[in-house]
Amino acid sequence: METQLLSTFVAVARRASFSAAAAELGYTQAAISQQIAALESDLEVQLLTRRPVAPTEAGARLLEHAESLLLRLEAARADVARVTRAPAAALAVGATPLAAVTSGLGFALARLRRERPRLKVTVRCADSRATVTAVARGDLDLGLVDGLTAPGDSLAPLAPLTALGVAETAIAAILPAGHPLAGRPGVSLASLADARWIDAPGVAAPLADVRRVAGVEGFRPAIRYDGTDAAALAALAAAGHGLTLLPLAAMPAAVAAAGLAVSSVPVTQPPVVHRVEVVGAAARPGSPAAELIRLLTG
Amino acid sequence: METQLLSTFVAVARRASFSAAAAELGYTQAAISQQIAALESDLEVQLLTRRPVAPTEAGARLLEHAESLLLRLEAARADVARVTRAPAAALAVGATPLAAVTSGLGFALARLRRERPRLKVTVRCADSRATVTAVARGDLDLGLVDGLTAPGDSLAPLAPLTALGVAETAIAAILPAGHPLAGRPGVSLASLADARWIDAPGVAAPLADVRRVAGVEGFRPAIRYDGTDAAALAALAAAGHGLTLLPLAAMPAAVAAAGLAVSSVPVTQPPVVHRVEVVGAAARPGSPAAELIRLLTG
DNA sequence: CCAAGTTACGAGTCACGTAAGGATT
DNA sequence: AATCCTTACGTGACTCGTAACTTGG
Repeated sequence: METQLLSTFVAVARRASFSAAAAELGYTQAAISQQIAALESDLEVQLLTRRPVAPTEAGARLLEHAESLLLRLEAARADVARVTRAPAAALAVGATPLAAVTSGLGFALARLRRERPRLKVTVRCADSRATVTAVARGDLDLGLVDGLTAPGDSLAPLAPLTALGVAETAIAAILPAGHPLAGRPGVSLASLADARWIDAPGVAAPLADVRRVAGVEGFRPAIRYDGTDAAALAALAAAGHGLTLLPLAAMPAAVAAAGLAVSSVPVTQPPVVHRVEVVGAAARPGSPAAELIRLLTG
Repeated sequence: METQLLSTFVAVARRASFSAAAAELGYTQAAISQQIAALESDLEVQLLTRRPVAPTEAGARLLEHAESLLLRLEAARADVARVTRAPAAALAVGATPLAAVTSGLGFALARLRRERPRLKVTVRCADSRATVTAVARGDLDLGLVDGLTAPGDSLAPLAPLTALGVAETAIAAILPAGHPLAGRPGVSLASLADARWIDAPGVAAPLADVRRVAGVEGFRPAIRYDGTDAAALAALAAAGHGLTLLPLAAMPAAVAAAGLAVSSVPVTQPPVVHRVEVVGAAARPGSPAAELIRLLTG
């Protein structure tokens, strides 16, 4: 099981296509086909169905491991590289859009720059996967990622990286102002399973995650929003294109931008929160990264 | 960075020899040399010093990642294999010698067999590394491993496997009956750094671990004991060959077997305990493995 | 001077690309 | 018919083993 094969397996599974993966990785389709065949013959199981291309039961198991394995491989390379490279007097932070808002990153960075005026700080906004990958590669010193969990539960643990909880806030369903549910004190997630939903993986939690925490099927996307802007998402919800979930802490800004035509109803069942975690490689005490972690969590 | 290369790197680092690793892996020395050279040129760092063969700073970093990476690779293979293979109505448990004694494994297994008389149980005794590897490979359903930590701390976390604390007991230094320290109510670990020690990696904690928890150098081996029997180790200590550390819970049996010619003094500084953890892949609720975990921890 | 790792070189294998073949929509 | 994956086959690169070379204790 060479890492090369695992890497193309992940690419194929993610794109659900041999040819798309080939284009992505710079191989021909035939090469991809051969690599998957080699992997399947090594493990003596079919890993992917063809037409449509989707992981089998065994493939799903492997995929879980492979993603974390490849992440750790990146981390190993970065860790080794850190030995030779001198520690830069700069701090690179990544964050998902909602994590940046609800973690108080802005305030923490302001205080950090007051304490260390000469420190160069760069912030990069991206989705959770890209942020974690960048941290693992060493491109970022720290990343703030978010997701939906039960209160107190951590997000899916990330093998080589340390993760610390930064904030947990209640979530709310965003509705048009005239919606029947508007004004209710709370709502159960399961009761919204059959509503029309906005699929907004760049901002809100992926609908698959919503299904997982709700424990029921449903939450079918009626429309997809590919941006990273919570206000734009709220505007779509206000216009009645579908529902979405946002942390209450992110609401004021989004509501204001949408012209107050929306209403938010806290989700009360099951107990679910929007959680933000800071992930990073082991940071030396006193380093800018360690300092920022202290400011974020303390 | 292919897994093949990482695997030979780990073998070379562990044996501290290219030729020994070659013999172990069934290659020629030249091939090993080429593989290490390829890895070093890929990462653009020297990973090993030659004569003597030892990890450099960068190599040590890579080694940490590589061992856990290869373990996880085994786990991935086992996980995929589990999908096809029908779940066996048997339970395979591994344990280190001291873990088996101090965890109450015998009692837990007795109760389990009373609850499920038809269940086939096999127990395998080996060192921590072998036990963890076997669990990762799926050869064992559960493993009991032990080590020295601060109270409440877990042992070094193992990426893909879940670990749960089972028992923590105080440790004691084992001395000949007439030793000046015999009869003292307690002793600090650091004060024993310059004594003669028995290196017994098959039973007691490796001396490197003792150094780590004591926080000082020393603890040089005067004699090596390669067996896995605590009583034999206690007998060596009684005969004055050197000191060793054993959990207090394992003492009665060992002392009785050695004919009472030994004395044990609890280690009081720093706060250190002998901790036993049960490790396993995710077990379905109601499975024999889950049941045994409940009996061990509950 | 011997043990142990490196380098050179030839041979076999392996993985890729091209191209043709089949299956599914 | 078009798309997409698979199979066949030739070529090039890679990796291994043999053997000569080098270096350090």
